[in-house]
Amino acid sequence: MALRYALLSLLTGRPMTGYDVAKSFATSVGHVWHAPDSQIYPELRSMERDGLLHGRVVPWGPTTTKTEYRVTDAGRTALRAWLAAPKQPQRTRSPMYLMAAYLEWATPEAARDRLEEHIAFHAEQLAVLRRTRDTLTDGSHPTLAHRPDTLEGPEAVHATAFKVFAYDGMIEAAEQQIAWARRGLALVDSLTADDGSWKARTLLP
Amino acid sequence: MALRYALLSLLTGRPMTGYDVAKSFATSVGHVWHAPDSQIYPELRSMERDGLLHGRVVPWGPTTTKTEYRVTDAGRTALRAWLAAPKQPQRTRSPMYLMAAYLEWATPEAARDRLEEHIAFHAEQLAVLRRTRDTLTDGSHPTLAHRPDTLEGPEAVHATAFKVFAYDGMIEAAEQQIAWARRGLALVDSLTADDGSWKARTLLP
DNA sequence: ACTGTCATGTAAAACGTTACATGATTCT
DNA sequence: AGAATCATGTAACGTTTTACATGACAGT
Repeated sequence: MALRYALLSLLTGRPMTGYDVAKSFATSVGHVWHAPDSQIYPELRSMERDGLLHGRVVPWGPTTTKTEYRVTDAGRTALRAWLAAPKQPQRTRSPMYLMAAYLEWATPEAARDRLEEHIAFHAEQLAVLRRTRDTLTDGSHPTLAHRPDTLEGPEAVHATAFKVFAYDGMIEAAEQQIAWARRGLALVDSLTADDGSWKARTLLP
Repeated sequence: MALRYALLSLLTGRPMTGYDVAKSFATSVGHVWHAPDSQIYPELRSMERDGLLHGRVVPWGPTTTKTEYRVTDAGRTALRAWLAAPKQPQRTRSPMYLMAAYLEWATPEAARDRLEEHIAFHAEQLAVLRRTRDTLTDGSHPTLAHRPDTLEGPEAVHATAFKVFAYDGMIEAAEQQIAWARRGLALVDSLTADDGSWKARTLLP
């Protein structure tokens, strides 16, 4: 369901072919709602069937065509309705917290590996998010920069402000995850320092 | 996949019937990995088929029976293997960040509603998490308190330490979400204060 | 001619949600 | 006798993942 609104949001910027959508998805909305290409093409079609998009067939090369999708009025209405509707919040479902809560079953080495993995992932995320956040504020963001309708005036200010807001939230969340996992490493150290009981336990059946 | 390990983790504490599992799930592992009862019963069966659990049929009342599941050695091995295996991290998929990034399409009122909803949800989560965290440290947690094998010694210390660690992470994350959403409310206020352009825009087709 | 980009998916499986469904037992 | 708890699911549907699959066009 949310994928649909992610695509709608992206296409409000400018009309695009499925390929364009799939590509720019990865460097924009994809940061908040991941989806592989194989999900995007079928969803665009289904959105066209539902009248949210209008697909115009454009010749591409001598023999082939491509489809350029544009958001319809119904599409814009649907996006607004989605934003106006109360959301039932998503319940937690985090493999990392699950692991963390039962790390006493892992060997100290495995526990450290999982925590370091977590740190590495979020550190990389953080780099991407910070870079993207900067392209938003300096106006060089590839997707936002192609929105002729919203480059000037309050619309542009608002659109950018909310994107920066969203990225800031994700950046903070990533920083928090890293800080938390570091404390986890310290905890593992403190539990292995004093005695060999942990290691010994993990060798039992 | 993770549901399986959530159940395994829970059942390492003590053998339980499906009903017991479903009930204590909600107040323990369910905080990190949500699952409805209707998913739990079938999964327990499938885990028994795979040899991770052993189900013992116990008479219950004069005519009926119940099944008590106990983790097998293979189950404990599977749990350890899961904790030792590298995890490919889950990509972001957050309706809230998606909405936040495109809030310029909502009316200011809708934007405020979504943000307040977010705050309310995480505030409630926070209360539950803090309460549960406290029952862990004072030893009154209903599920942990029933683990005869691990009530004393380093096992108990380790098991509790990691659970507290996991809850602390979730508590911080919830606090961060609330602080972030509050900044969002301030942003909405600042963007509506100066001119009427936002409101006007949302009335267009 | 070759390489990289553009273009577009399908098929099967796994996972998760929602709604529905039933009956025994124990406690008051 | 009635209420709350214990016990256990199924069926249908929707979403997401994974793996596979193909070919035209544009630039060097």
